[in-house]
Amino acid sequence: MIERARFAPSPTGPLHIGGVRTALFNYLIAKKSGGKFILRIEDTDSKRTVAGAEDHIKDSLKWLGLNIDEGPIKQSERKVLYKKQVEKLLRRGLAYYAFDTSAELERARKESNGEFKYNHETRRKMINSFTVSEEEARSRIKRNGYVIRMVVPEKETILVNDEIRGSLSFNSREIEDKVIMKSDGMPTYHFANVVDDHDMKITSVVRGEEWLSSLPSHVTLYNYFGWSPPKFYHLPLILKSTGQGKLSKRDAEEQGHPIFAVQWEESKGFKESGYTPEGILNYLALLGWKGKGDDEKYSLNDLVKKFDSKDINKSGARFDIKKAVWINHLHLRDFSSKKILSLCGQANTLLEKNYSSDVCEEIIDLIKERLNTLFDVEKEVLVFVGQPKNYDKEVIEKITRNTIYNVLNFCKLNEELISEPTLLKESLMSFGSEKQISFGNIMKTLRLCMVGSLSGPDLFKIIDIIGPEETLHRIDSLINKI
RNA sequence: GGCCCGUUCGUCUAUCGGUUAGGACCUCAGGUUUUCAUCCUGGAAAGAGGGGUUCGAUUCCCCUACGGGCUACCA
Repeated sequence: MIERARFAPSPTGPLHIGGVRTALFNYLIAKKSGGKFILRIEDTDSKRTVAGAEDHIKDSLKWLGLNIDEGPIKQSERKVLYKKQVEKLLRRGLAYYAFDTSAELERARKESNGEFKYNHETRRKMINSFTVSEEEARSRIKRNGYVIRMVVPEKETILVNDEIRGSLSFNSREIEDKVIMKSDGMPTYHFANVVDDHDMKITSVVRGEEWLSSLPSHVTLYNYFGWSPPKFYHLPLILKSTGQGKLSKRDAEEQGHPIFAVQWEESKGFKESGYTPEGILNYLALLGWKGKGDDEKYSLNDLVKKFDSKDINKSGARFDIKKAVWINHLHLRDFSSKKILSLCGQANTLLEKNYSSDVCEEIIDLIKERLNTLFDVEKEVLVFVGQPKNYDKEVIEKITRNTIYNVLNFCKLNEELISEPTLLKESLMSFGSEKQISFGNIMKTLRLCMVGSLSGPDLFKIIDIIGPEETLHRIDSLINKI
């Protein structure tokens, strides 16, 4: 079956990682079947619409490579459609006008200790087109102070199906006569959602688990219209890494990791924090889905191929930034050097100033396996573009100044060796045994001299790349400093 | 409170009645490496509790506990 799946966020704020995963799963279900991935903006609440949120959503999807095939379709531009459909329900007595003010509703809730439900029992006691005269209803409608509610059947078991959890049943007495049209003439989520999904010929509705409890209302609406409902997938929520509840911006900040795909206001996104779309998407897919076998590294294309909605998990999963970093590392490691260079403007500029493009790529090859995020590129590249800014004092003390001096001096005196790293290595070994200096200390000295600390890629490769002149320069610098 | 969903190592998960309960992240110990990282080997680490059903339950059913969601003229 060729699927049409939509990602339908509401532009009430930036797109966070939970939304990204919903988008991803929609994308996968659509693409797996060779179908369409559609974006719909659910902006039925003008009060809550946030400027820039829609762009943030689009920018995020673009960066992630979750390209939309249709849309965005905006609900705020489809009032005519909703009006037409609600009138059908009104005519058939499946929806009705309700005139209760919010104060009255609030009182009803308070008096019943929060138990109040607007349903087949209470609707007879409220102010609506069932309880007021036709004339009064007409005049109230004229004055515009009304909402439209859907009629929920009295005593029925409403059976719904969720592709992830199977068949679920609800007693209709538990379900409210939900407002489907607000007094401002806009539909509520529940109504617009059903009407649009049908109108847009959506075959799979993939959304967060928070919508599971309103599924019976939606299914009732489908039944009223005589439309066959799409398949529903209610994805488990992404939980905070420690403690209780779902992942929020605050938790992310506390744990020191991003929560948005791309930057929103002051808050840096995964993009700005050195993560790759491949890594993020891969990690998110794993948070709630598991492929056959032990594979954990997937590109978007791999996911499209391997994804099977039957393997979506039921329970919420904690967000684990360490694993996300690990997955990101897996992808970075396999990127081509060209790609890494193109992703790291700053590092690229630094390298280009000093080296030919071939050597630039060689350098990236050398550091590739050391990368967790793209930020690391800049850090690792520094060794090749300038001498150490400072030297690890502890290391100096450990090796002793005397040894350092001896080793460096030997190199200086044999400077012709520096252009031949393999020869340099050999003569340093014999020099070491002659002077009773361990080869370990010799290497530490040289590394300290070239890098400033005891880390980094292969020393002789560094020397080879930066060349004899720079090497000597660094030797002199350290000699002067101790 | 009510309704709905869920529950396997610290975390993400595999297991479709019979397994030494597997993998990955994390962590620890070794090894490789001139160092760090990578890589390799190994260790520690789990079926929420109680009842059933069954020759046999992590797996099926029930109860409890715990976690999550919903309970707006918000989505």
